[in-house]
Amino acid sequence: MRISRSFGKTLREAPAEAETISHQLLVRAGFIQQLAAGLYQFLPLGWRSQRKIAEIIRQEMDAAGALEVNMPVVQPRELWEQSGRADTFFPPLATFEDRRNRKLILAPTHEEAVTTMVKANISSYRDLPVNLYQIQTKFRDETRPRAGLLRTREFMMKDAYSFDADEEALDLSYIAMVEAYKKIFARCGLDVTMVDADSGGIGGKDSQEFVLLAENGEDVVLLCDHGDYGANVEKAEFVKKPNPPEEPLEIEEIATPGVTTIEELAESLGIPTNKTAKAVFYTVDGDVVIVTIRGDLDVNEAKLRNLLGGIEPRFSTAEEVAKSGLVAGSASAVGLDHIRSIVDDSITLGANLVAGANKEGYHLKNVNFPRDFKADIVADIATARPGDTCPIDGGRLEARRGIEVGHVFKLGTGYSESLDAKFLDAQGESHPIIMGCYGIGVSRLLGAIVEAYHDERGMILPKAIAPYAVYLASLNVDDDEVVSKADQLYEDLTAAGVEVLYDDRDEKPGVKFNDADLIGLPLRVVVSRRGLGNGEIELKGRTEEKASYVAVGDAVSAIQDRLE
RNA sequence: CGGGGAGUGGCGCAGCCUGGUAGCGCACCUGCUUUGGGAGCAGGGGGUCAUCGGUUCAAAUCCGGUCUCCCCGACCA
Repeated sequence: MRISRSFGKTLREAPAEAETISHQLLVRAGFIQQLAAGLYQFLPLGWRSQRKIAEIIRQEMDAAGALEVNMPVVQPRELWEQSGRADTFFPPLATFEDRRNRKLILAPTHEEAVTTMVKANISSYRDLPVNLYQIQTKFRDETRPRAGLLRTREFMMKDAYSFDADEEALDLSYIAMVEAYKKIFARCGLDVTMVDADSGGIGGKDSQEFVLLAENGEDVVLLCDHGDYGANVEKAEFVKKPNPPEEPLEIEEIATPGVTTIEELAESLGIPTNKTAKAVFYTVDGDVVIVTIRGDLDVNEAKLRNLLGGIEPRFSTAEEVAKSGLVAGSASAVGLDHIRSIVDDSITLGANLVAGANKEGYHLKNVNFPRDFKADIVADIATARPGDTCPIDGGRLEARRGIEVGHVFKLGTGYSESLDAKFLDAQGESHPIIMGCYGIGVSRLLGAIVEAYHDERGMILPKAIAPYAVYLASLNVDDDEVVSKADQLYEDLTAAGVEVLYDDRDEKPGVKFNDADLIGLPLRVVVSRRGLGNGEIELKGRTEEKASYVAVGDAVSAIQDRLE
């Protein structure tokens, strides 16, 4: 493509609203343009890059045995009422009415639609397994779209759904997708980290996330420094350090006027925080629940939610706390038999803790579990932190920020049950189909790539997803020889199947070099009067400091070699 | 939804405090010169100053409402 005939131009300065580096660079390079908050238009360069990503995904999904389909973005709201998600999905479904006053929604995801598609076409175990995918627009009315393509309201997603007859088959489908994802990201030229993930309110036993590590990422992941464990902070497990063993002592009330936090308590008594028990109140389905955890740890709400069967807990309000007879700042589960109690297993790793006395200004020494209070559930509900011990090999966990570019999880039978998608097994018995789902944020991926791969001059695009492979610049367009040689090279490269963005504008060299760096194609090729004087063409990789030179006659093959 | 910031040619900004009919840089058009890291000179085109209302002889500027965008938080495939 000749730049003189293309559409979209580069900007010296980014719009003031673009703060994230990928957002700035994508706008400045003329890849995308904002239409409204969280809504972007793709210009030719950006769309070309997007299509390349989609094509890689398509090839690998096909190779993994998945079949491409297409489902509507506009769907009857009724379908979502059947699955039970019409009112619970967050962010709320974008709903509107058609001319016959039927309620329609813009689909934020496609489990309902695909399950309906499968239901009509699958009736026997002989029809399974099946894996269907699409590359499709989604709409989610996000509370706060941000950071350019990293969190938009309308976005492009590849979503795949597997359907199996039993758990073992689901495991195979899942593994096939994980392997396909690894290939996809590798082919895109990306170093993507796979971590254990929270499966969310949907449930299901396994879930993993594919994260591109980047400073601006929204996700926090914990990685073992030995490289054998990684997990989203919502999911991460760790080895809790036990307190030194002690004989349980008699419980004892002590006055602690004005002390309401764990830090104050530990300081005033001269003890470490792991010798205290922290009580936190959550409201779940309208009831207050008391959660007890060792003072040196924090509650992980995602783990708590999973423990509660997917119900989202929230901090109780001051009124709710007071109404339950709890004393904020001096509370504990001791003596509170009427309130549901959840205990983190860290409480079992020490004796003689200091806990609230449920009386303002007083705490209790030598509190021991289960001697002094009950638990309805004991489980791991603690948040892992950097420096904690890896659950696999005792290594040290380190925190990194990243951008979630893919997510796979085992759904189970939730949708096939609510939407009645069943199959008959060999014995003629009916079962709900077992599902998995597998997403890749296609438009987000472009933003994530730029976020992770850029320098002060512009983007550094991996070859596989760059809109063109070569930035060909002619430097002295008043020189007929330069123009004819550059034109010829452009023709020859194009004929040889090399994708070339040809900067044939009448611009100063500096303008062309700067645009080349900004757009960040892998290889820059320069035809100039000076070079031709030596019978040479100049080649420079985007990340190379110095250019190299090849004879004019060898240019095409040399460029092809460089792109290998 | 809570907190903060901002809306002035395509982009970046000044002007607002102290009202007097809009300016700078980039980009764009014409001409000449220039040509290896965002050229120079000369001439030129383009703005309902987000919007609605109020105050005033007069509003980009003062007052009020509304809308939009960005950031932090909450939330989040």
